[in-house]
Amino acid sequence: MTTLSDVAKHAGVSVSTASRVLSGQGYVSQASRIRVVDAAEMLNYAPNHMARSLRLNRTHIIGLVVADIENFFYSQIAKGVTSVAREHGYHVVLANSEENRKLESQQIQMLANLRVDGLIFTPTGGNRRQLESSFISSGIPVIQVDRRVRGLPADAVLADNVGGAQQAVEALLDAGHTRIGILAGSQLVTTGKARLAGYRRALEARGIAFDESLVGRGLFTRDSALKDAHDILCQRPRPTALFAANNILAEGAARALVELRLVAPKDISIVAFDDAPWMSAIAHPLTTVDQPAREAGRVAATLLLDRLSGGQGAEPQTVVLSPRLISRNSVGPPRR
Amino acid sequence: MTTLSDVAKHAGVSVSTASRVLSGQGYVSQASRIRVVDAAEMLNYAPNHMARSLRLNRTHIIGLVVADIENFFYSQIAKGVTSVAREHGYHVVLANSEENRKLESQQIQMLANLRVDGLIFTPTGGNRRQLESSFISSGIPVIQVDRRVRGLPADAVLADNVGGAQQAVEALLDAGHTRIGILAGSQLVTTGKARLAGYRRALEARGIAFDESLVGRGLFTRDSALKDAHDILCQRPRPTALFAANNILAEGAARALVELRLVAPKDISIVAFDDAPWMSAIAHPLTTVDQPAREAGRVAATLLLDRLSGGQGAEPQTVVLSPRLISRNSVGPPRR
DNA sequence: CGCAATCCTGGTATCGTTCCCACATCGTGT
DNA sequence: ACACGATGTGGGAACGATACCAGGATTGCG
Repeated sequence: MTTLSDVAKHAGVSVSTASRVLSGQGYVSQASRIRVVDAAEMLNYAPNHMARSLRLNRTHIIGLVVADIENFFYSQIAKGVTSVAREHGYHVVLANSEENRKLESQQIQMLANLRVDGLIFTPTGGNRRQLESSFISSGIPVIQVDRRVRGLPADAVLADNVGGAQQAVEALLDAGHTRIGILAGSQLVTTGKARLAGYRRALEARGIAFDESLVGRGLFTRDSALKDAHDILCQRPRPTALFAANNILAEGAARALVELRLVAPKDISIVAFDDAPWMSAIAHPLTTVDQPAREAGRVAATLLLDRLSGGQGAEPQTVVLSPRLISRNSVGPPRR
Repeated sequence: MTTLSDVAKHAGVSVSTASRVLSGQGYVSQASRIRVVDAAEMLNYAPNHMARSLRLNRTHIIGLVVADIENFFYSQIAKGVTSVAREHGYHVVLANSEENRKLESQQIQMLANLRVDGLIFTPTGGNRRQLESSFISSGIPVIQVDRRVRGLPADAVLADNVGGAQQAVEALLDAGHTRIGILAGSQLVTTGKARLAGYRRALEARGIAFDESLVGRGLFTRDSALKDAHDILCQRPRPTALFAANNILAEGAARALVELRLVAPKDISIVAFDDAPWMSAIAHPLTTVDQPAREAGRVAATLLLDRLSGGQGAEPQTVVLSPRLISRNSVGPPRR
C-alpha cells in the first residue's frame, strides 16, 4: 500500500505539501499541485482510513444494531441507512441484537470501542446506563429507530404505532367484526405495547369490551405467533378477525390459517402491521398497515449525519412517521 | 475517552507496562498487574481500535457486499457472516451493490481504503481487475458467496445451482409436466446461467425439446418476473408448470398467478429456488429447492477467518453446498 | 561467590495522517 | 526603501497503541 510519504517523495515535495494538495486546504502552487496529483494517480494512492481516523478523531463509521437483519422490516431499515451513509462517505457496521439485551450490550460495547461516530439502533429497551456512559455522555449521537428506551435522551424515529394499530383494527370493526383477536408480540418493547394500546383504543371507541383471551403476548417470532394464533382461533365461538402486530407475526398467523384450513376473507378476516412483498403476492392479498421502513432508515441516517456536522440543537428530537392502511383482500364481513 | 497513558499514569507505571498487562504478553509483576487492571477498570478504559489497527496493520473489520440486503436470501447470508464475525471479535461493514457493477466498484474501493482485513461478497461478475489489484495482490483474502467472478483467484462458497435447478424441474417432470416455463433471471450472473442450465439438463434427460419461448431472462426483480411470468403464462397452449429461479422471482410469479386467477397446484404447478418463510405460510405452500443461506454466510466467514489466521494453503478453495428439495403443495398433475 | 538465566521495567521508534509553526519569497501600497 | 500581507514550503509534534531494546533487579546453580 502506498502512503502519502511515497507520493510526496515521488512528486519531490514534502509530506505537508502533499497532504495540503490532497486535502485541498492551505496554499499550494499550481506546479506542486499538479505533480502531487499525478504522483498520487500513478501510485494509485488512497489515504489510510485508520491513520486519518486516529488523527482526526473521526472514524466515518456508524454503528447499526438491529433486532434481526433477516426480518424484512429491519433489512429495509438497513438499506435506508446504508444508502444514505454511502452517499455521504460513511461506512456502516452491522450487528444483530437478536432481541437479546445481553447481546445488545455486547454489540454496543464493541461499537463504542471501535469509536464509531454515531449509533443507530432498534433498542431492546435495556442498557440505558451503558448507552448514556458510552455514547451520550461522550457526545456521540445515538438515534433510536422503531422502538425507544425509556428515559434515554436521544433522537428517535418512530412510527405512530398506536394510531396505526387503531387504523388496522378499525378496518376490521368497519367490516362488522366485534370479536377480534390480536397477536401483540412481546410487551417488553414499545412497539408491542403501543400496538396493543391502539387495539384497545379502537375497541373502546366502539364500546366493545376488551377480552383478555383474545390477545397473544408471545415473542416476536413465527413459532410463537403460530402457537398464539392457534390458541386464539380455537376458541368457541371463534373470533371472526385477527390483527397481527407485525410482519413476522403475520407469517405465523398465515401459517395457522393454513393449518386450520381457514381462508381469508371468507372464513376469517385478517390485517397485519408492516407490509412485505409476499403479502400482496398471495391468493388473497393481505390488508396491512404499512410503515415506511426504508424511509425510517434514511431519516435516521440523515438525522445522525446532521448531528455529526453540528446541525440541530442539543435537544433530542423525535420524528414520527405515519403508517398508512393498504386495503387489499383479506377483510370481509364476519362469518355467520 | 481514557487512553492507555491515563491508565499507566493512574497505576504509577509506564505505558509499556500497562500495555503488557492489558495485552497479556511479556513479563509483568503481580503487583503492577493488579494496579493496572484496577486503574483500567476504574477509568473504564477501552483500547482505541483505530490506534491499534494503525499500529498492527490489522483492522479486525471485514467487508460484506451483498446484492440487496432486503432480499431474504442475502439477509440470511449477512446474518451468518455477522454472527461468526462477532464470535471472533470482528466487525462487519455492510454495503449493497444493488446488482450494479459501478456501485459495486465504488463500494469495494471504499472498503479497500478502509483497509478491511478481508472481503466477503456476492459478486455482480465484473470488477475483476479492481479486486485483484485492491485485494488479492495485497494479500487481503476475498471470499465469493453465491456467485463467482470468472477467473478471480479467490475462495468461493456456492450452491450446486445446476443440480438444484435440475432437481426442481425433475419434480415437475415427475408429476407429468412437459411444457415447463422458467423465470431464469439475469444471464449475466453465474446463478442465473447455472439454473437455466440445470433446467435444460433436466429436460434433455427426458428428451424434451428446449423451447425458447418458455424462458424469461429478465432481471432479478419482482416486476421483471411479473412481466415475464405474464408473457410465459399467456401463451396458448399455456405451460402447465413454472420454475422460478430464486425467491424474488417466485414472488413475481406468485403475483402473476393471482392476477391471472390461477391457483397452484390445481391450475398450474410451481417450484421455486430458495426458500423463504412466506412460502410455507400460504394456502398452497410452495415446493422449493432450499439452499442453506445462513450456513453459506457462516462458512464464508469461517473460511475468511481461517485465512486471516494463516490457515489454509495458497490455493483458492471452493465449497459447494447442496440445495435440497422441500416438497410442499404446489405441484400436481398437469391440467387437462 | 560469581555468572548466567530469568524476571521486570521504562524509553523510544513506529504506523500514516493532519495541523501548527517557522521561515522564505513574492507583490503592493505608502 | 520599508512594512506588511498574501503565498508557498518543509519540519515536527501530535493521535493511541505496540514492540523492540537496553538495562536493572532477582533468582538459581555450580
